[in-house]
Amino acid sequence: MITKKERLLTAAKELFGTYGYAETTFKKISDKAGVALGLLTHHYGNKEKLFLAAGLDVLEHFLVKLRAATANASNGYEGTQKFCRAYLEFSVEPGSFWLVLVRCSPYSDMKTVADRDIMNHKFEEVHNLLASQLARGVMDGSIRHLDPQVTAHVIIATMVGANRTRVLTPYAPLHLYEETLNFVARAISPA
Amino acid sequence: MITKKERLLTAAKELFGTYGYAETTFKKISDKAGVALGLLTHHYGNKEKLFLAAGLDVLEHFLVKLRAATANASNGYEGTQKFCRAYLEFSVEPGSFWLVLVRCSPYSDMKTVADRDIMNHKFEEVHNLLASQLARGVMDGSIRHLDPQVTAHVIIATMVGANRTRVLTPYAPLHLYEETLNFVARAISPA
Amino acid sequence: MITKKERLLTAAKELFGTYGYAETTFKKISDKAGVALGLLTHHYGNKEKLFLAAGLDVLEHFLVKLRAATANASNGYEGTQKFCRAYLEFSVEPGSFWLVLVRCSPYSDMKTVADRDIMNHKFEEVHNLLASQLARGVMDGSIRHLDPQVTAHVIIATMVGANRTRVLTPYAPLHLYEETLNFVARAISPA
Amino acid sequence: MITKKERLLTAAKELFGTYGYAETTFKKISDKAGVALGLLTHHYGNKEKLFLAAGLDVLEHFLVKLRAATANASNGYEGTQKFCRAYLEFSVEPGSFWLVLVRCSPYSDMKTVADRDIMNHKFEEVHNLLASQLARGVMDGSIRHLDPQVTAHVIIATMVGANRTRVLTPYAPLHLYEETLNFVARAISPA
DNA sequence: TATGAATGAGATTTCATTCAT
DNA sequence: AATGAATGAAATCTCATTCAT
Repeated sequence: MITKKERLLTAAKELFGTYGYAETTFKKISDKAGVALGLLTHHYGNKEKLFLAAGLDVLEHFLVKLRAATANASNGYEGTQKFCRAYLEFSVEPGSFWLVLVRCSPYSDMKTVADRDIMNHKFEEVHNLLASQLARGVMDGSIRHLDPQVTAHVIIATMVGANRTRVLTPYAPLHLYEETLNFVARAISPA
Repeated sequence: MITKKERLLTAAKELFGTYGYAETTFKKISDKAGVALGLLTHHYGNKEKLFLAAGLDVLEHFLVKLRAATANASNGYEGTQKFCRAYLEFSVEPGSFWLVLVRCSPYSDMKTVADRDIMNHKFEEVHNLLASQLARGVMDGSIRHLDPQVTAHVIIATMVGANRTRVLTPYAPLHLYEETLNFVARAISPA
Repeated sequence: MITKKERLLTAAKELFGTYGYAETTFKKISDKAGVALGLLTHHYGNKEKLFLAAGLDVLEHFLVKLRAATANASNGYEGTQKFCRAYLEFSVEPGSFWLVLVRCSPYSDMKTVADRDIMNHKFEEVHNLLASQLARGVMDGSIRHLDPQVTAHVIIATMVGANRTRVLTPYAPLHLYEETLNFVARAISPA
Repeated sequence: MITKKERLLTAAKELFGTYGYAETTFKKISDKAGVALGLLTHHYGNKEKLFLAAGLDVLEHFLVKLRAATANASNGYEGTQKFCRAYLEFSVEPGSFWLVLVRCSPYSDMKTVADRDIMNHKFEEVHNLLASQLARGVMDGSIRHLDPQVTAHVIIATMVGANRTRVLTPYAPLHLYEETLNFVARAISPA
């Protein structure tokens, strides 16, 4: 049996993703969820906390996917590639509610939300997952010599940008994601 | 003599950049500009149009800088590098009001603004500028064989991401921009 | 116990009737009703809808009165006379809030209101009530031979005009209503 | 050569007639007239005065028509009929800007306008014109014995109502005006 | 846990009117 | 006479949040 609290979160993910934070109101969420308006603050405290809960929920699933993708890589290079592929795939996966995370992530240009710390902290796991694959690759020789920490930031930056090009702008070319993966591959391949 | 219309635009650029769209109110803008409240709609129609005007104004200056940077490059590779360097430099230049553009650009996660078309269209110039340098590099052999259009998107995606990491997140590493330039250099260098 | 929603409607009827649509503000209504400002949109959506609700409420009472007046007429002529008398009486009845209906009716010169259809439709009942008495009178010989539909419009037009002369202009003569009834009587009496 | 002052009045008559007082703004008027905004207050003082000027202008033409129509009637009955016919004809005459007068007349449900006195006073001429024909008819025997003053009010009321049915409501029957004239004829014909 | 009426501060927008040029 | 930028009060409407039931 699906609880009303869960119904609220699902509705919130749909609406925050589709319409953004400002254009999503308590009324719209409770209407879509088919529950009373008051349950929102009752269960989630306030709008920002609900937004964060929605974002974290998506991030959780995102991390599960990233961990699974990198788990059985045979070397650092492959792990990095799998990480990137999983990142981009998740962003276009139906039902992943990716846009919520886009709007809630540390890379979002929204100002309103106060409690970014939790999100920032949790997002570091994404970074660490990639950085460890890079470090491994440098060690096992499948990746050229480079700073895993900074490079992880650069690669994630590329993911962030490619993803935004695809899901936010109207002019993403057809094979953007594939070329992005090739681009990263060339940049980290041994000299 | 500086007109009140210009004073409004300057105030808007400061405030939209600092506080974002939602948290910037008519009152704050007119107060900062030292101008009557009603002048905003008198000159700019409504809040969105002023936001767009502010964004376009920054974009205009951005394009001037990018054009200047790529103008005297001796080959495509150098042009590409100069483009990327100028992009990142402009984003941290004091007085460039870069954040307005971040929030108003096609890569922004804001939903409110209706008239994105104008911005999208103007932003294509940024893309074309880079794409032409890439095409040139492929021709003159300073860049490996690749699709200039798609690669331009990938590189700009990297710029977008690196820039967002720097100006929006709290965890940008010290040499992020330099490493980003190196990253791009490796990815486009001849095999 | 009288609800706040009802208090709002009552205040609205008083104020719309006295000051007209434009000069009646949310603040005046909520102040008079002793209720929070936001309750207006909460319960009625917007100002126009409240105006319409106020008008329909008066129309409802008006129809009750007209139906009662025509119910036990012994012939069509008498029914018509009773209809006209009830019409004019209601318009000067204390507490009938007649002016709201004057301003909201299809005969009003106001432009703002969008949802006139509902009002128009409901107002047809007034017309039908009179038309059926006229038809009856033609049949039973108490009224001269004439087209009940068109004549109903002419008689109601006379009511509308006489009423406006009385409640809107400063120069209504003392026995206007009585003479109006006589006027109508002469015009429909058998040749 | 048509002056800017006249251009303003014409634009005002069009807009007040079409959109009503509240929805007609200085900007719309000056735009339509193709003159500067400031000329409006310069020439007409304020919005109400312009509205009144527009209304009086239409009333002036209306009176000319009514006077001409009643001038050469051979008896009171004919004068009355011609008066009514001219009234109704003027209301549907293209270019008469009748709707302005509807909205500005003493029978209007608008509240805003303060300076009704002038309009009221001028409108009495309409009433007197009819009353004198009625008095004449009673004298010459072409009209039954009745009070010319009160009856003039009743007949004008009928004109007002029939006219509003035609130009404001959506359900005026085809031959409303003709039947209205017959209705009045029957009501005043000698017993 | 569940409901939705109630609150009121605050936001955007409108617009008649003024006034310097 | 002519212009249109400038003003700011006031209006409508939104909406997160509270709270009695």
